Amino acid sequence: MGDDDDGSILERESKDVAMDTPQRKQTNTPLSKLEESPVFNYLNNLSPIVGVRSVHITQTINSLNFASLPSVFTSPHVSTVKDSKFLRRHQLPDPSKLEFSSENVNKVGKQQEVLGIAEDSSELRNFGPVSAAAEPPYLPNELPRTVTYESVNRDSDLAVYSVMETKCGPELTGLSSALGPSVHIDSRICQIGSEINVEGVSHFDEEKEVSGCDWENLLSDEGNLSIFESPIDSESLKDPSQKLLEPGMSCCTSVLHDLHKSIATQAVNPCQLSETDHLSFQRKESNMNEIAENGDLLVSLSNCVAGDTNEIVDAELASNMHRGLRRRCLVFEMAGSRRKPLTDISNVGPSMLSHPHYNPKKPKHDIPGCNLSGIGLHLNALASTSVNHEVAKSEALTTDRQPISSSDIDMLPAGEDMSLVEDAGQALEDVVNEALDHNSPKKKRHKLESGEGEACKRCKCKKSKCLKLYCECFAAGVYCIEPCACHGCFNKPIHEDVVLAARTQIESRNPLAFAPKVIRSSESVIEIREESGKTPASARHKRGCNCKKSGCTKKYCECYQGGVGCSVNCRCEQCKNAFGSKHGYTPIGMVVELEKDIEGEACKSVIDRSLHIITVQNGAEQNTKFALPETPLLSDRQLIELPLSTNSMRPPRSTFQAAGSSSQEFKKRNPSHAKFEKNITAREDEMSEILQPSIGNVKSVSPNSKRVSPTHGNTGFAPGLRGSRKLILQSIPSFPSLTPKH
DNA sequence: GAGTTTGAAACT
DNA sequence: CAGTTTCAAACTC
Repeated sequence: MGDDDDGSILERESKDVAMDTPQRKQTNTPLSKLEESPVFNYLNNLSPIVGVRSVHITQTINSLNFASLPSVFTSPHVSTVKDSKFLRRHQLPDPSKLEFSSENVNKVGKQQEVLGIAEDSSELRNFGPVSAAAEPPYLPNELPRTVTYESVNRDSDLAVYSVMETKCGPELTGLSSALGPSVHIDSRICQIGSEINVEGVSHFDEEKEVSGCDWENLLSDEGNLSIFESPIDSESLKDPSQKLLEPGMSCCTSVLHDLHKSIATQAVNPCQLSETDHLSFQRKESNMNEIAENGDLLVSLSNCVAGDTNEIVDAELASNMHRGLRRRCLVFEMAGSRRKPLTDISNVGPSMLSHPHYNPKKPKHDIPGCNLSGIGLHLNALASTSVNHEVAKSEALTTDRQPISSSDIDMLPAGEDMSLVEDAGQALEDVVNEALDHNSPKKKRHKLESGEGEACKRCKCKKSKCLKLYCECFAAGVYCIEPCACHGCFNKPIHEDVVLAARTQIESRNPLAFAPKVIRSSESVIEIREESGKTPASARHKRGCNCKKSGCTKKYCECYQGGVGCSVNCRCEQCKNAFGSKHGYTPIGMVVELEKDIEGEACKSVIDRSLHIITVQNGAEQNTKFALPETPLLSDRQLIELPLSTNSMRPPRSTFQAAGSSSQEFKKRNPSHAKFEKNITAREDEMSEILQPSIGNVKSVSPNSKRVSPTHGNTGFAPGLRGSRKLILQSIPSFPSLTPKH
C-alpha cells in the first residue's frame, strides 16, 4: 500500500500538472509560445497524464445524478472489454499469477485468461469508474492512460511501475506493456495492449527522437499493432526468422527490438524485471508451443493479427454503424457528462482541426493514435473527413472485432481447443456480419467503392431536422456529422438542448425508442440446442415488423435488417424472412447452421457468449462484454457503463429496471401517476417486452400500445433458463433506492 | 442520380 | 386505437 500511496501521489501530481496537456494540444497554436517556456518543457518531459480523475468524477456524477439519461446521447463505446483488457494486462506482472502460470507452461495463456475473467470483474467493481473514464477521452497519442491504469491497479508491482514510469519516462510503460499481455494468444488483447505499448514507445520515440520506424504507419496498421504484442511477435524477438510474421510486421519487430534495447538499458527494479521477464519469456515459449501445435490457431491468429484483409474489411463493415455511434456519441458524452471541460471538443470539427496532428488532407491514420481503440475524442471530427480504410480496419479490429473473440477466449475454460474457439468465434462473427444486412460486407463494400463509403451512417433527412426517429442518426443516438446529407439538421452538439428535448419527447411517447431494436440473447442459442424446432430466431426484434409487401426479405423489414427472424410479435404478411419465418420453426436459422458446423461445449459456450454480447441497435452492432443477461434492456450505453454500475453507481436507466417483473403490479397499484412515473412504468412494460423472449411467459405489452402481441405460452425456452432468468429478475429490485418515489 | 417503393414514425 | 400522413431509407432503373 505504501507503494500505492507513493504512486498515487506521484501520479496525482503528474495528473494535476498534465491536466492541461490535452487542451494544450488542441489549441496548440495560441500556446506555441508558451510551450517554449521552461515550464512547458518541464511539463512536456513529464509523463503526460490525462485528467482521468476529472473524468472519473464526471462519470460518477453522471451515473448518480441522473435518473434519466444525462446527456442526449451517451456513448456506447466505452469499451468494457478494452478496459478489462487493460486491467488484466497490468495484472500480468502480478507474482501470484506467475506461480500459477508457471505450473503448466503450455496452457498459461488460457489459464491466465480464465483468471482474467475473475480479475476483470473484481477490477471492474473496484475500479470501474476509473477504468471507464480512462478509456476514451483525450488525445490519442498520450501515454497517461497507461499510467492511470497502472496506478489504479492496487497491485504493488504496478504501482512500482507507475512510479518508475513517472520517473523514468515512458520506456517503462513499454516495458510493462511488452512483458505483460504478450502472453495472450488473443491477438485482440495484444492489440489493446499494444496501444499502450505503441503509445509509450511512440512517446519515447518523440522524446528521444529515436527513429527507424514509421510510427504513424505503425499506428495505422492494425496488423502491426496487433502483432506488436502478440505472442508471435514477442516470440519473434527470440526468433529472427519471423516465420509467422507477415512482411508488414517487420517494422514492429524492429520496434520491439528497440524497445527491448531500451528496456535493457533502463534502470529497472531488477527483481521485478527478472521475474516478469522470466514469466514473459516463459509464456512466449508456451504460446509458441501452442501455436506450433495448432495450425488452425495460427491461421486464426494470422487473420486476427495480421490481417486477412477481407476479414478485416468485413469486420469493419460490420462495425460501421457501431463506429459511427462511438464516434459521434463521444461528442454527446462531452456535451453531457463532461460538458464543461470539453466544450471546445464538442465542437469537434474545429478542435480537431486544431489538433497538432490533424491534417484533413492527410489520411486519418496519420493522426497518431487516431485509430487506437478507445481514443475517440476527436473521432467525430475525423468522421467528417473521408474515412480511411485503414482506420476503419483499425477500429474494426480494436473495437468490434476484437472484443468478441477476446471475450470468447477469455471466458473459455482452460484446456479448450483454442483453434476451435477461434474458428467458432470467427464463424459467428462472420455469421453476424453476414446476417446483419445493415452491415453486409457487400453492401458496405459497395458503398465504400462508390464513394459513399463513409464508415458511419449518414442520414439524408430533409424535413425531420434529424430530430425524429426517422433520422437514423438520431434514432441511433448519435449526432449527425458533416458527411450527413441532412438539411436543417438540429442533431448536433450545438443544439444539444433541442436534441434533448426531442429525445425526451420521443421517449415520453416510447421510453425505449432509443433502446436496441433487436435483442439477442444467449438463451436463444441454448434454446435451439435444447429444443430445436421450437423457434428459429437467435434474436428477436423488440416489437416485430409490420411488412406487407416486402415479404420481410428486404431491408425495409426491420427484422431482416437486424439479421433476425420474424417472430410472433411480427404482423408481417407473407413472411419469408431468410433469418426465420414468422410461422416456420427453424426454417433457416443461421445460428442453427452455425450449430451444425460447430460441435462441442466449447463452441456452444462461444456461441452463447458471442450472441450474448451482441446487441443490435438500429442495425448497429454493439459488441459488449459482460452484457449481463438480466439486463437485456441495457442499451449500448448502459452496457458500457456496466462496470460502473457494478458498484454503487447504476446506469440511469437501470432505474427502470428496478421494478423487474413486478412492474405490472406496480402499475396496477399506481394507475394514475405523474408523467415521470408513467414513463417509468412504460419502460417497465417495454422491459417486459424485451425480456419476453427470455422469460417466456411474460405478456408482451407495447409501450405505445400500438402493437400488442398475444400472450404465448412457452415460447420454447428451456425451463431451467427461465428459472435463471427469474432469479435474475428477482435480483433486479436490489437497486430500489434509485427509483424515483413520489 | 432521380424516381419509386416501402414500412416505421408521427399524427389525427 | 384505428386510420392517415409524413418521412427517409431501401430499392430500382
